[in-house]
Amino acid sequence: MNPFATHFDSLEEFADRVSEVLQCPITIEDANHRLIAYSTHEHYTDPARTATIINRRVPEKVINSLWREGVIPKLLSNSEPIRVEMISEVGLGNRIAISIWKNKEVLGFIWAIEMEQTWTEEQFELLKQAAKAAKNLLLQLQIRKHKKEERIQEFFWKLLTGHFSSHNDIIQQCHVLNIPVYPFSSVVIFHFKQEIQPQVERQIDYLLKTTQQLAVPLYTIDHHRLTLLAAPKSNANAQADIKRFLRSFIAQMNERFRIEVTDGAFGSIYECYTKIEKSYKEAQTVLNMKRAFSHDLGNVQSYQELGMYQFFDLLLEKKRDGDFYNETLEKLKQYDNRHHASLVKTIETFLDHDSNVNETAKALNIHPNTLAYRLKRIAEIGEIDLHDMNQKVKLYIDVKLAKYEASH
Amino acid sequence: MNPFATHFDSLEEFADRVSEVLQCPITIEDANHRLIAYSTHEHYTDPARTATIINRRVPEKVINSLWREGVIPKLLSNSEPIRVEMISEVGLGNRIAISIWKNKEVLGFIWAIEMEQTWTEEQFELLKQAAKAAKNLLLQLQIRKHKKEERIQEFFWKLLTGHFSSHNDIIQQCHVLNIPVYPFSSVVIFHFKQEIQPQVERQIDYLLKTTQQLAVPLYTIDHHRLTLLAAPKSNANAQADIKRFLRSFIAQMNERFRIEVTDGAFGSIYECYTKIEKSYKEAQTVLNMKRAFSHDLGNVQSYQELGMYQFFDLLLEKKRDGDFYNETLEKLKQYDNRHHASLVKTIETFLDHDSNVNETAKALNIHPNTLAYRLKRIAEIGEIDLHDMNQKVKLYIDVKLAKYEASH
DNA sequence: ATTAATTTTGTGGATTTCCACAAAATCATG
DNA sequence: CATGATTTTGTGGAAATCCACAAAATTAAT
Repeated sequence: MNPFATHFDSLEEFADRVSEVLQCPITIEDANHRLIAYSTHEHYTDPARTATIINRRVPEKVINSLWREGVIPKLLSNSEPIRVEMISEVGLGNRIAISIWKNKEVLGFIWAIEMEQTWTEEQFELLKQAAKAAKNLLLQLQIRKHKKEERIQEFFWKLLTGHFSSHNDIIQQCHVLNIPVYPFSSVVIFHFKQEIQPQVERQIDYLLKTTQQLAVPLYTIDHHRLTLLAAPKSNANAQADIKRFLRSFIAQMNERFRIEVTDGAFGSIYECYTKIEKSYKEAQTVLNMKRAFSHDLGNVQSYQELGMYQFFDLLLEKKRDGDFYNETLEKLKQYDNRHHASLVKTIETFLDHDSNVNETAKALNIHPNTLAYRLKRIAEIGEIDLHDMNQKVKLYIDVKLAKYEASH
Repeated sequence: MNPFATHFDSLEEFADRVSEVLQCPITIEDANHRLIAYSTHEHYTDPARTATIINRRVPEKVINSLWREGVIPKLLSNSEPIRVEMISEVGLGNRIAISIWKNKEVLGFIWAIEMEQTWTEEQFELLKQAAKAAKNLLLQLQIRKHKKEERIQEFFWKLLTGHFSSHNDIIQQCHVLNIPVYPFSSVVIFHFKQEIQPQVERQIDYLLKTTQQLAVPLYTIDHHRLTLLAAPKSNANAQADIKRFLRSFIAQMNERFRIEVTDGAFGSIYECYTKIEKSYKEAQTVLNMKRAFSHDLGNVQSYQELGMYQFFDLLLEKKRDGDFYNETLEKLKQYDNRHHASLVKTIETFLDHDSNVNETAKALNIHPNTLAYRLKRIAEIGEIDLHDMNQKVKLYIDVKLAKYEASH
């Protein structure tokens, strides 16, 4: 009765059997669109399938199209086979697809290419049986993977916390754990609005496994945070690549799964794996600073872009020791208190806007001349020369530092 | 024969005796123009003398006049009495003055006011005898002072190196050593071109004791450096007061004694005596930074004015750890090397001149449009927004820091 | 040596900034 | 609440900055 009720030695054998029964090419993917097995009978194959087999994963643009078309959401919501119309822009022919379920979780997909004739009810029924049969085969894979996962997680945390001191040791360890090694990497942290629940983890895993903007050899989740190692393809536009990845990850989490990612940040890009710890700390610094200076650092994602805020932790420490007290700032604060004025706010905004009078006036909703007058007063009261870069830098840092101190 | 060849219980008694013999008011000062004794017979007294007695020191403007008139140089060069013409601007009447010598050192001065009749040869002779007699009396004072000096020196070094942790302990110690206590103080360091020789020490002592711009309760000399505690009169213009003192000290050392003081600097002004250590470190930092950034910090004397350079030591340390590597700066350096251009110099000068195109162009001897072009290139190559204060600050600091690192 | 790319300098005009002055509004204080 | 001091806003013109374009000079690379 059921043509798949026998033992299969491998998934490949299974794929071939399904292909034989249904008389069409078959591809089996895991939940992250990685290729698990494919049939090898001689049949017509569309370009999307060829690419998938060569790369051992579904090309990202194909995945994106399938999301846009609503195919994947449908597959994730029920276990019925569906017909997928050709999407010629990405080389996808007419297909039939079905998801493979274990309890309420999707383990993977079976794709069949629809040949000349449209499918009969019987064929659909057979495919459903195949999906059921695939479940057990896939489960074994899952379990194997799961055990390995834990060791990998531990390894990643060791990397993040600077447990290893030799690059070569790390590389060797990667080989043992079968973690791919890349020449450049940077630590990325995403902060989620809600604590990350197990079902969200699957969606994160999905996005990370499917993205092709960069490789994500390692990631870990705890509480609100997703921390991952990102390996950009080239060194040339590495920064830009990671930035793009951040943007699209946040957008996709939101669009596809309605999961809000509050913030994302990444550290410098290093070649040596021992620097992962540093990159991790940098990424954390970026997040901390963004929290303290959301207004100033709204568009900042990388440690490089943090600019002077890079050394705020360090400076705050010294400031706490009572070092660099700023006479100018104190005088301005004093004046503000005594006359409930807002010279500090004024100078801060002025410096925020690169000493541009008009922009600053607009930002403060005051007449440019008013600003000019205030600046004259600031120069007098604070005994500062507003055309002296050194003095301005010191004041700017001290103003921001005072805010930072207040927020800590 | 010699009317002074008896024992005197005190210098006051001596002064009265001289006054009696010469029939005129007598004032005795030490080498630093501090009042040591004065006669109390009823005689006419000029305003300068009154002021001297009230303040227990010769008013600074009087000292300055006497220097300008060449009186004091003459007194310091030989032991003959000289006639000093009236200087009415400073309330000085006609005087006769003589210096008191021990070996080749001047211990002090005797001043006599010339009454109606001009002095006879005999009177001059008597004054010379008085000066000789004063020597022994003054010597006792010197010796007493000298022993105390050593303990005071040690105490000062303890203050500078943070040996005490309680303000009250320090104050008490000051009382024991008879060191006056002031509400505000700051550590000042002068760097001399030549190593400071013993005879120069006397001249330093002289200047410090006679200055009235501020009090100098403690000072110490080693090698090229004079380190002192400066107590400004009021808190209001304390900074300005100390700055004026620095300027005039350096000028006077040069004008009066032809001694070159290369540099002077001072730390923050603190109320608590335990902060003297900090002020000392700050003053040292100022000197160090001025050496490294002579071009940028030519006019800087105080820690406050150091601005962002205040935290360069700290930053350099971190930089050495490989933290904050600046992508922009590296790219510009790279470009400079590859094309022997001078983008780094250009941006540095630009920022030095507060982002003013015209000034910068002038400083670099290039056409303003050339500068504009270079800035456009810098923005492109360094991927920096030259209207973003944060980025500019970071770059500015990194440029200067790179220089600092190179110089260390 | 030639060519292409890059850099420097020049010109003119639109725009913005800077300043001085004055009037109006607001604030502080007795 | 009256008064003077301080702050805000308005106006107009001189000065500067910015920008686009083009020519000249320099440099790099074949």
